[in-house]
Amino acid sequence: MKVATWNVNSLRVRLPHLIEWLHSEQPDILALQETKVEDYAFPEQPLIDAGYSSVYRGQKTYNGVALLSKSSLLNDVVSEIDGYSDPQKRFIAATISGCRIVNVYVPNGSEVGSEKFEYKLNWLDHLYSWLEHQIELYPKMLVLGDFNIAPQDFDVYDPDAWRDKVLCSLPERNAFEKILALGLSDCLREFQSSNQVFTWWDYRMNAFKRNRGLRIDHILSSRDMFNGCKDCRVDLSPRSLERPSDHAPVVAVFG
DNA sequence: ATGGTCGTCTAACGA
Repeated sequence: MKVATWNVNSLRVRLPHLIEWLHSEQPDILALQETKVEDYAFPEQPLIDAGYSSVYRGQKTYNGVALLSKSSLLNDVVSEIDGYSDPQKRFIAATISGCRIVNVYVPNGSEVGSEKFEYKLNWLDHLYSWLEHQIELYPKMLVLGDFNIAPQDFDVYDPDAWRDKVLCSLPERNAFEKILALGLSDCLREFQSSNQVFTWWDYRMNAFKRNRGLRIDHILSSRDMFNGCKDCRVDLSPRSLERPSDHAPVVAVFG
């Protein structure tokens, strides 16, 4: 089973890239973030034509998440973290082939100390509490998406320049570590432990060409799943296309 | 150098 996550930064703009990538990569499951499309306008038919069924929760202009599945059914879909009503569409979970798949688009946080930063930490707190319960119900679980957190200095092209900045600050890293401590493995880190790999590069200053990136998109796996994890990598190819997303897809293969 | 580029809409805002 091949599982992937990709922040596409507008599904409308990126649909040709996505369809092309689905054809070449053939993931069984794909988690999308920043679809930026309301549910009535979600491009369900082109994805069906590409061989994928989907569930999605979107809004105008901002955010929006979706889960795509090849052949297998998406069951027990939830789009809210229990007990936390968030008007922003950043969360969708479903059970696919007996595995609980949790797709998250964690708030960016804007700037350390800002109101948006507090919202981010609060959001992560609610996610943690929900996962704590959920992992007991579903031993086979993946939590994947755009976490907007670079867990360690090694995940940043210039750690000193980013020290204590948003995406890299201690409160964010602590929140990430706390989630890992539920018994989740950071698949990309485990399989690329000696390679510095990034998943996001700012559009500005030729950051991609100069590989000035951060590793902020993650696939976290419960122990039961991780035992069967065969590989995890970043696919840089879509980031090199014309009008790319600022994020590259992360792909994990499970036995 | 405190900017820069996208996507949303067509003025700023968010990332």
